[in-house]
Amino acid sequence: MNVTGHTRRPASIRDVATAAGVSYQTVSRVINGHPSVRPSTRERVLAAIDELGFRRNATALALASGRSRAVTVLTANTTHYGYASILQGIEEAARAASYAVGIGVLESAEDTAVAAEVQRAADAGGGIIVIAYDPAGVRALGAVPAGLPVVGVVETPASPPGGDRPWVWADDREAAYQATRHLLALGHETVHYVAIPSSTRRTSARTSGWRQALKEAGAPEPRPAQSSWGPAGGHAAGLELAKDESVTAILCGNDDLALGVLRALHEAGRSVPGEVSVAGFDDAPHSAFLTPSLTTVRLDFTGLGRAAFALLHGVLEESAPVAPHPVSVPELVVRESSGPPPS
Amino acid sequence: MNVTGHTRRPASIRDVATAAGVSYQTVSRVINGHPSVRPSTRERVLAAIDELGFRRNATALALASGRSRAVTVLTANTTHYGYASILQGIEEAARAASYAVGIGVLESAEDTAVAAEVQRAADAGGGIIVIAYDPAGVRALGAVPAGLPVVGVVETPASPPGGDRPWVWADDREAAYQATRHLLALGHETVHYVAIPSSTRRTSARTSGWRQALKEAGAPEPRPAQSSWGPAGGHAAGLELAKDESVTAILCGNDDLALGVLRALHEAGRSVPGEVSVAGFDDAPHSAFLTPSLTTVRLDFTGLGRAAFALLHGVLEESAPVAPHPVSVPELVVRESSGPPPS
DNA sequence: CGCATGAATGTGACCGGTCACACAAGGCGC
DNA sequence: GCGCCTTGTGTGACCGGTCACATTCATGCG
Repeated sequence: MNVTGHTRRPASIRDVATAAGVSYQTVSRVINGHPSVRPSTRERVLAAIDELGFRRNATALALASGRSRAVTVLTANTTHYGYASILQGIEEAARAASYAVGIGVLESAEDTAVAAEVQRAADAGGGIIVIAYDPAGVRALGAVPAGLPVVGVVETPASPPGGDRPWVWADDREAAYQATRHLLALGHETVHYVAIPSSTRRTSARTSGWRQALKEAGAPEPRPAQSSWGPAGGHAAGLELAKDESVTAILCGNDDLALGVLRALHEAGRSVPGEVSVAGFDDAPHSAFLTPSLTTVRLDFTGLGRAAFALLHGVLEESAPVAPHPVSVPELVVRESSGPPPS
Repeated sequence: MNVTGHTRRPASIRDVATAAGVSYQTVSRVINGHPSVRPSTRERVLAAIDELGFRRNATALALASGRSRAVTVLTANTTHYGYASILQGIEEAARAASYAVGIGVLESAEDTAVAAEVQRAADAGGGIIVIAYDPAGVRALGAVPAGLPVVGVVETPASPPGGDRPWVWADDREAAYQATRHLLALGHETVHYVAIPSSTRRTSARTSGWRQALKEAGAPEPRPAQSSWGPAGGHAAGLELAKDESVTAILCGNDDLALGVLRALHEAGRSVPGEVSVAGFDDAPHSAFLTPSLTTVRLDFTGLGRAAFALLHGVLEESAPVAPHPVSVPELVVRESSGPPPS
């Protein structure tokens, strides 16, 4: 252990080499586990490393070797539950693999701003993971220069993506399908949908899962209400829907939206689930404790983050385990906010 | 612009130098804005930079200069609203200053695990910001080796900290004081408190603000209920408190806790705010949309994050603006969950 | 008019690692 | 006993920047 408290320049491999009476290259061999080093030599070097408190300089390593053992996560937001959970999953897997995790927030979806952020991420050196659930993220994913190692966390693709696109996703189309079927099975004539902003111009995966379930059941398909990400958007959409007496079931693009809808229905004097059933999406931690508690579909965001990192890891390193996506399937969680329609 | 699509090795300053017909040092001068470069020369260099699509290699810069323009944020969690908002504030300020933001999650509060994370952060090179609201964070803050540039985001210190400790905080003691006074002013005999895990063995700042308000009002001081961070903890604490008929006002250490308490009171058949008033802490985005909507104290977490970065920036660079903490004061937000006690 | 001064530019070393290769010593086959 | 391969170790160049210093040339001043 280094007991000389002085904050001097940290020891380099040459310092260690001098202390151990070998060349710097031998030290390099020891710290990299190279086989042809005599055990006694290795011993001396390890002792010197310990004594000097040597730690390999990550910057120099990155410069010399080209490998930087770092990931930068690009995301439009860090506070939304889903995004934050994905980030946490990525960090967890990265930590296990001794990778550093950087973060870049896409504050605006404007092209030049997005391009600047992508550049910054590229400058950082390592791999890039883009959370592409929203326009900013999708744009960022598209703006990453070819050749850079990048993985996208995306919505369920409309069709199984060609080739081996470096994408991961939770099956949110299936999740929307399940939730919609649940509501229909309760006897509702149809299910209205309050949508999160779609990531592309085309229909989002969640929307299409909902649509598919309606179609299969022969239920009429109301126009989805385009909303925002937060409860305020859900509240606004909910006030609109509350005016329509025929609305008895509402599926929301996420739990925050559902919260806003619940509040709007409450303000409009419509009881849940007595008059209107509501279901959310994501199973955020607070959803179980709302009154009424929220029926929702649990998505494994943390696992999704881990899968994203694993995929990137495989791209960056030959030796990395190339596991298939171990993202668990969505799970419908039925709580108090859904029930049969009023008779 | 670089239009040759080939993904070859990016241009270095020597490539630019050759293209512009100058030495690499001159290129270095141009990109660093050194004054003594002839305008015509500067022009040629800039043209070459543009043509080759040159970008300064951050890794090499860090290695050669020692300055890495990077911050690592150590936090116990990325999904809780307060933590995530602080992170977002840090990132925002860091981005404005062209700093990279890294993140390390303190998954366990165990000493060796914390020490390992701190080491990783130190290895990253730049400054460190520790979110020290919980035992893991506090331990991490203490484990940072002397001499490293570090800023702690802490609870309000018990006494104005000696010297110029590199700490920032929102005035959460004042916030708790305000919330408690609000409840007392409504006529409640006393206010019960459901506490977040205290960051130290001693009493947390929020607890002491609450206690101070009670003392000033001459109200009896019930034993605070020690809880966790999430709604589940609040729920458990709330079920206990609901058994006690004399409880008419409950202050919660954060909004998630308050949510759990609201649910517990609902389950116990006690109306809010008719029989019991509840107040939270933080003003999370969903709190305004709960039913009943939650009275809470808004804390400027984003500003706190920005302040933390500004302070660190000042430590790392002479030239950085050394602004005083611009963290806004806590603001009481009165909503539906608080009212006069039952008569 | 000569020399000190400063602007504009170039050269070599260095940051702390890795990589490619050279080289010495020991074991083995022929 | 000679050559050859293997094992263990050292040397020099390099990654892409910065820094300290040297050099050149024009200018100002005594």
